[in-house]
Amino acid sequence: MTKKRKTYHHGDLKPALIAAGLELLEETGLEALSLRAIAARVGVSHTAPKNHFDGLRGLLTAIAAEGFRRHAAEMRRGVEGEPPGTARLHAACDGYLRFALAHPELFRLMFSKALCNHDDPELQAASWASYEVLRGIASGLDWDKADAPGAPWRTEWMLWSMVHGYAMLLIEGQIARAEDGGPPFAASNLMPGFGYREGGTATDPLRSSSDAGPRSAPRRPS
Amino acid sequence: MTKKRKTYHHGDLKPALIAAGLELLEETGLEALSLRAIAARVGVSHTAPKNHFDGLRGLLTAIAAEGFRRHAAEMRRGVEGEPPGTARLHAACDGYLRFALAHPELFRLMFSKALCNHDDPELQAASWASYEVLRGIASGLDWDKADAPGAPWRTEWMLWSMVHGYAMLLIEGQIARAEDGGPPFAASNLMPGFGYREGGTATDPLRSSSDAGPRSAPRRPS
DNA sequence: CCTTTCATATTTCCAATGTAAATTTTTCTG
DNA sequence: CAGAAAAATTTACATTGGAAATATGAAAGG
Repeated sequence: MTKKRKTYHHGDLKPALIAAGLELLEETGLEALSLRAIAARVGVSHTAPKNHFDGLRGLLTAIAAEGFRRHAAEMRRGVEGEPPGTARLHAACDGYLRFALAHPELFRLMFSKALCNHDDPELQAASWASYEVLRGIASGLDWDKADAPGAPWRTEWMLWSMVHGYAMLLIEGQIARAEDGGPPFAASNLMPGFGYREGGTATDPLRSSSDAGPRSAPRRPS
Repeated sequence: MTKKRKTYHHGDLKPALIAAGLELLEETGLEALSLRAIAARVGVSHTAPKNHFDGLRGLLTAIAAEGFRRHAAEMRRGVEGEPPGTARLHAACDGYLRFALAHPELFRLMFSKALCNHDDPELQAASWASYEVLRGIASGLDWDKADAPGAPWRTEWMLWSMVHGYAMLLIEGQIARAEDGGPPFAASNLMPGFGYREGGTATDPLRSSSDAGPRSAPRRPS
């Protein structure tokens, strides 16, 4: 029983604003995503969002949270059909990359501390759920030397850094894309020779979200 | 014989604006870096920069170019004292990271396609010179399988992606920093076990800038 | 059915920003 | 010294996000 009320003044304005923002993001880009433009698309005044979000920053934060949900879904979709092991590693990374290249403006927003509020609980939850997919994949990688300090964080962050950096450099035009708009090397091809240690199996990324959060080395600052 | 003219109307306004922008960037951050604020710090009207730069975007582009020069210098400084091989790899990556964490706002500006003009020749030159340092380091890495397709680009981009992604995730607060503000793992520690192949020596990164640019696989889109 | 109450949305206003046009001031050139 | 060119200012304008006061419509209570 959520507080959903239909046929109010203007219907459910809150989700309507998020949807309009996502559409405008694809059409006009991040820089043109103004509070007034989003409100105008829904058909309300530019101060109407004030009742549902904490200013423009609050609205952008909600949009980013939805972005992280879709981002995680894109990775899971690729992972689902693959058997555990290297195939899933590649599928998850390719999904990470596919989402970033298909929705570059949304992707930039999601990872911009300047534009959205990382302290927002909803954004944190969505962001963490997305990270959990990669997290499950990383466990069992043969780069995960148990004797190296900082495991398993080091391995997770190394994998994450590589695929995230590759996505960012492609989006920002630092690395040229292929003719079809895709990456010049698939994520699965970017790191040949990197797989899982013999006999090791990765944690099922589709179940790993039930794990507890980080302990000694929190992903985010306190 | 550059066109430098001293004691003009207000001295050399062009470099003064760049310097003021760099200062404001450190003090107030990227979002507060307005054309009017920079002009006010120099003591001129907010339309004065128009004579030297193509609007705010042009000024930000010039600031980013200076950022890339300092970025390259920071990496070279670390590399200089180290013998060729793994030590230089680590030194270059640590320099990359050190600059990003010390000047996060400038670093974000440098890699933002939305804020600066990547087609500007000066920015391109500075950006490429910075890339050349990593480029020299990457050649000879043992991940550089000669039989893998796309060499040497694949190897360079893999190294670049990892260190750049790590820097970005740290700057944006996705990965928590250590107590001293530094990374939880040094770049040299993030990737243990990755070194140069036996007997192989890396190209001297301090000389590699004399190499020609890319041919078949350009770094930037055409 | 009517009135009160409150969340919702609008209207109006304001400060800040980037840009353009016209004007003034300074420097260079012949 | 005079005209031309460069540099900087003044003025004006369209947009933006936000604040404050006001209006609107739905829910609740009599």
